[in-house]
Amino acid sequence: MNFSTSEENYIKAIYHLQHTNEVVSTNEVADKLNTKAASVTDMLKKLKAKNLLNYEPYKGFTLSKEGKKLALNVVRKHRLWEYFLVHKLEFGWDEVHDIAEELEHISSPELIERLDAYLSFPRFDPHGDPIPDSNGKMVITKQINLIDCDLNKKAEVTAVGSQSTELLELLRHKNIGIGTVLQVVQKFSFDNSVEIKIDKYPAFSISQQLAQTLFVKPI
Amino acid sequence: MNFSTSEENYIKAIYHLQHTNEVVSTNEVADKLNTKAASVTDMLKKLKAKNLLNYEPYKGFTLSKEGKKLALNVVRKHRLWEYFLVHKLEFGWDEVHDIAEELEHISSPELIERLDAYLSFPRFDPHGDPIPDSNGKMVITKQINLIDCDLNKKAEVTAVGSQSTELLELLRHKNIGIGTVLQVVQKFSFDNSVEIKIDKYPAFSISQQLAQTLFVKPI
DNA sequence: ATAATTATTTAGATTTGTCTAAAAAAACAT
DNA sequence: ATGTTTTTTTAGACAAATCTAAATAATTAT
Repeated sequence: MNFSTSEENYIKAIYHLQHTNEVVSTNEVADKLNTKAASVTDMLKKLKAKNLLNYEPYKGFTLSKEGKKLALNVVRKHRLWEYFLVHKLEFGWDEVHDIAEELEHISSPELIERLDAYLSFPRFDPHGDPIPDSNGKMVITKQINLIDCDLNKKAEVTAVGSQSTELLELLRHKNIGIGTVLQVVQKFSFDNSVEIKIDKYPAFSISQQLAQTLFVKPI
Repeated sequence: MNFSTSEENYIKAIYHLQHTNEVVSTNEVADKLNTKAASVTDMLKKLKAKNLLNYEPYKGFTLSKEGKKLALNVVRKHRLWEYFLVHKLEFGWDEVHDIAEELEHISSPELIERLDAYLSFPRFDPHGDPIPDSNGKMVITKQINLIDCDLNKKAEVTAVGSQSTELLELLRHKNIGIGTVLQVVQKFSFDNSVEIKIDKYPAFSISQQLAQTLFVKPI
């Protein structure tokens, strides 16, 4: 089976939304794809007809086994291309998302297998997200949100919760990247901000919003 | 200005057809793109409206300056990706055309500049065709058709006239590639076949059709 | 030069993916 | 439990790119 760019984008959006909620709603998808609920409904019918979706009108929907497979393949392609762009073409990690959005729809499976080999089978993309292998399997890191981190325990940044230019710009400014080792030295309940310390630098505080998009692994 | 994949494909097809003829016709384009003349006419109007084409109904058409610029950019992307696929991902030169047909429509100019640098600014693609630089300039080789080659003069294969799998398969079988040095030892007027000799191997003959798709540079 | 053939364009339809506006279903709030 | 709000779906329209069939222009052949 062959799928359009649009179909792949819907499947991918639903895949990501399912990570947070169990069942996905029409409006959530419309928001995510900057489209209208009516357009989503139209597409849901098509995806259901192609057996990519478990969908009953008004009841929400989830990916079928087929749909999950397709989603993982698109995610795999996206993340491999991001890896290529950052590690071979020397793009900044904050510049690659949109380009990878286009590259992920190139259809040749052989291309992706060779790209994977060329990159030496990377397991994580530049944002710390795991790259599914050709069977859709990927490393599950027991990462936790920075906001849930124990005080004074050292932890390594393993992933960021968004690829937005705004976030990545802020992280660059604060010298935080994948692999950065830090520790939470204080939490302020007033605004849920978090004071962190990196290595020998003076401690500084980050907002709740930022802390929530950072994932770390205690070390 | 931003152009659709379809528009780019029409512009590219017209560009290639203009190489042979001066003015291009509706049917030629329809043939090349495996579409119908009526569809071509529709697109011609759109391309003219976008100032990519000099076109008057029933009079044939040529690319405008703008159109030529776009065509060269698409050709540049196509050939750079082919180079990447062959020299980095180790595809055979007969396997890359279709994949490059998809990759050439990825829009990021920054991506192409970086890819070009990553590949060390190659001047020829794996089929011997010159790669336009970012200003649309490319090397013009004074290559001639094998069929017009002088007898017994050594010549180097510099390009092939088509990317079809069938042709490349045949060339692989006959051990002919870009850079192969050969000499024409005899021409037969009966069927216009050509007897050629490569290095120490015994001479063998190739059909008119094949000879016409091979371009060489006398050395 | 005029008839036949070929090439091109027009007219009208189709598919895909989208939209707005209206209707219907579900959720919620008192 | 009934009315209000929110969510979702339906109905109908539109743009892009294609098609078939018919009409028109250009070319060719006698």
